[in-house]
Amino acid sequence: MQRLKKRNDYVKVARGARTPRRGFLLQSIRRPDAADNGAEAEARFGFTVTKKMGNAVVRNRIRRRLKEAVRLAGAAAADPERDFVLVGRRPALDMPFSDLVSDVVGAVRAAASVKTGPRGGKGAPKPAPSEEETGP
RNA sequence: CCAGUCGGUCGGACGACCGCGCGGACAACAGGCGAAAGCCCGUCCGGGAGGAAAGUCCGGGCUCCACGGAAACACGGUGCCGGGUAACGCCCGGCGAGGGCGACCUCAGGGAAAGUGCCACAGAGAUCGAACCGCCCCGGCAUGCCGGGGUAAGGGUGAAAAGGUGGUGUAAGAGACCACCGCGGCCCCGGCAACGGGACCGGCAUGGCAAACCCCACCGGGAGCAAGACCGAAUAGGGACGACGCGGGGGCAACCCCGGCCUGUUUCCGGGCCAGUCGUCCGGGUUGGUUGCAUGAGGCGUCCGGCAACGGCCGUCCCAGAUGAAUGGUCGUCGGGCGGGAAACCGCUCACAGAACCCGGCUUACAGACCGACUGGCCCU
RNA sequence: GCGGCCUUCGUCUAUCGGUUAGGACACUAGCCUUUCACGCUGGAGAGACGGGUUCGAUUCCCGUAGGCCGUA
Repeated sequence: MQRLKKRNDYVKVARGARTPRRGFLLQSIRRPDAADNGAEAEARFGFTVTKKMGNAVVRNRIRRRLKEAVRLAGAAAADPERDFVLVGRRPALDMPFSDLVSDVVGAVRAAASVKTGPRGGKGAPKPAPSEEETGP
């Protein structure tokens, strides 16, 4: 698993598509240079756990569980031409690990299906506009 | 057995599968990079968070900078005595004060007759120290007041009221006098000292606050491993030395007057930097990488010295080194706690908390378990 | 890593060691108004936490918690 190590990379990914799940928020973006060296490309992952989540022990545990879930399942399912950042959330600390793994797989696959790179956040079209207010 | 005090140790155990980073070894074959050395990949082995790793409140090592020197000033810190230590605001032992029946605990614990300041309210009076209610004497009279004087025992106020208690004494009283206690001075004895004990003298004006200013004694240069050193694409042009020469004002000129900034402040003597041109020489160092970076005031054990902190001899061991940051994830068995149940068993749950240059302390957080010493009760022999 | 500051009603703030901890906005009750707003009168409401010094602490000292700023 390739890691993201530069602040610059994290900032770029943060502008990309967002996929919320129970234990984490997944951000992803297609690498601009991905097309060049296509065959050798590999998905890269970064992890963010903020201080609001808890003390150092809690933050370490969240990050390590997310990392392990990506290593076991997420990396294989990921689009190799994309960068991913998982922002840890509190439930990742003690939710069942199998659920966390399936969430990671699902989120990574869902991110790959998002077409546009930059901020497709509310891309899903609104459900039918119900009950238009009719004036008197 | 119950209640309590002090000191210390540990802080889940075992196993399976899949991983991470570090160190070491690797015969051959296979793969990638390279001209090569070699590196990557791979296989095996070893070890991989703490008692607080935390807070960053002190003290050091190490590294760089300033390293002129002196004096005074300023600033900050510490504060009974002795010892331990590399050092400390830490530790040990002792002393004093306070608390507890006791084991034991707590204390920023120098100086208030060097000076300045403050002591609200209440109270007559709050520190060059007094008389409100009282008590007593004298005088006046219509026996209860008025005037004068003496006094500080009692009352009242207050956190604190001119040593305290008892007696002698007196009109009433008072260190006025006496005994004991307290205070001060001086001497003797014990102790390295803080201090303790005793004798004599003084009848004894001389409250508290210095975590108020302050005085005294002692200590303190600044920054911090993102320190510092090395290797180094692209890009931009830097530094050192030498020569000419150089800041501001006036003047045609010779020349005259005045310098500015930095080195904690001031003073003295110093030092450095204050336009440019030319020449010679050296390169400089951003992303990144290597190093610093783990053998150290080191851990464990026997013995010796010391009441102890600690020190010494000898033996033995090598015990994390990341850098968007490894030390993990999942599962099983056992263990601990809580709840339910007659039981088998079932359910929930696992303290505080994560190294970042290293070390000595302090402080704070912490489920539970164990060991030792001691104190006060009760019972039995 | 280093070094500096702050914490007082719901909010913003004041305070020489002695107060009933003051003010403004907000809240609330009443008055005014046909009603609302404005205005007037009144009321409730605070020293982050734990120790110490002192007769007495929001103030002085120590520790803890939280927050902010500077610097590399």
